[in-house]
Amino acid sequence: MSPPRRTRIQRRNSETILDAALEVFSAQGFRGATLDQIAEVAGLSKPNLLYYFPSKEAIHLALLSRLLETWLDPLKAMNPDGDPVTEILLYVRRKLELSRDFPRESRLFANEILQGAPRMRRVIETELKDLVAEKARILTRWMEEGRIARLHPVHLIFSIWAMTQHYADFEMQVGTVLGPDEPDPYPEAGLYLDTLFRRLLAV
Amino acid sequence: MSPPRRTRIQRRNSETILDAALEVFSAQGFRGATLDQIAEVAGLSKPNLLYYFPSKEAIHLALLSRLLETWLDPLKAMNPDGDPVTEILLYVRRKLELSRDFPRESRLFANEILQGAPRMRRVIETELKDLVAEKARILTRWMEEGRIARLHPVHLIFSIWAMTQHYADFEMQVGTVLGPDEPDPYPEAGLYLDTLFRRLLAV
DNA sequence: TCCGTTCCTGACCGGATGGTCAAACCTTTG
DNA sequence: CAAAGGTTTGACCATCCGGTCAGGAACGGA
Repeated sequence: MSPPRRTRIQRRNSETILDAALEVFSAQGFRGATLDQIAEVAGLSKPNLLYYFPSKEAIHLALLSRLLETWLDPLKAMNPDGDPVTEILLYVRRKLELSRDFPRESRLFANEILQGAPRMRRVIETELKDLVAEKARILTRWMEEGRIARLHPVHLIFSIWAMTQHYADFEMQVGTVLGPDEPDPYPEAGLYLDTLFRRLLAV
Repeated sequence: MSPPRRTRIQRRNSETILDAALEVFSAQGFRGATLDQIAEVAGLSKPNLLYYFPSKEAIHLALLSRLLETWLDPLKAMNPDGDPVTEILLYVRRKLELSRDFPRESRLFANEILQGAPRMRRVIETELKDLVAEKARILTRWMEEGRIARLHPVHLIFSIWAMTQHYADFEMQVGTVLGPDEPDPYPEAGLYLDTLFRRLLAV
């Protein structure tokens, strides 16, 4: 999407801007974010932002397009020839790591979907849908072979998404409810989800 | 929170405004929504909105405060003296019905939490936290009595929230991925979640 | 019917916000 | 070192948006 940056300065500043924009967009949503906020976080002036990106929209778009790869990778990595339970648990673990390591990206995505995905419809209707269909077929085959329990494959994927993203998207709620004694919920969440899906998938 | 409406017109218009505001806030977030949009959906003029509510903020607040009750009710209804599995499955079902029947409320809540709950911190830190703590104790007791499987009680609650709210908050994604063949995902989701939690909780 | 109250609106205001631009500044290169 | 090209910014603009206000319309009780 975004053209390759030629000079060192261009690469560095584009990166700085995208990082600052991620910070602000993920916390405030597209309309809630202002160029002034992004500029301040980036430590640059507003006109300078618009020297590197033609508009606020373009910054947002650049973030979304680089996001999708990262987001779909773990599902793509699910190996049809591996051990079903191992593969699925690995997917859950990877997805949870994504929530832990890239919560801002997760919230950016959540914001976008919540608002009807005005800027991602296309990609969701094509890439995401096709990928899920492909992986659902694999899950169905595993079920027919009696290697995991019979379940609705797509809802199975939904439940993985829901539970893993919950820890990033509702971080504030999770943190508050667990209290300050448990500052990092991820180890416990990993154990919990592991147990959950093991029991769910057992034949 | 909002003062009781005296006349018939006041009741009717306040209701119309809150419904329109719910529509717009849940789809656009607080900052993304404009009074003009709300006014148009409500079929009223902008100054008329501000005749009934002192500010945009006040409309949003009125929505949030009426929301919380509805939102906590199902968890409150979990009966300590009932059959554990039945009670938990009932909670899951009620929460899923909430997503199906009040998706806009769900998204309003999601928007709020996503952005760090700037207007709900207090309530989450007190009411919600206390309620979860209380219900977690009940779950723990059930586990110690060997009536359901041993799990982290709070993460169990998180997983219920995550999976049920997913269908409302990510409605667009769910609808797209399932395709137009399956216009109403809720019956299937109900079956899936029922199975999931039965297997998870079985001792 | 008349009158006080409630309800409604067009016109307007001030501040925020996305975006522009000319000019200054800096870096690189011949 | 000087020109060329790349980078940065202060000042500015048009629009949007939350909110105000004076006055008019509709309502309801007597």
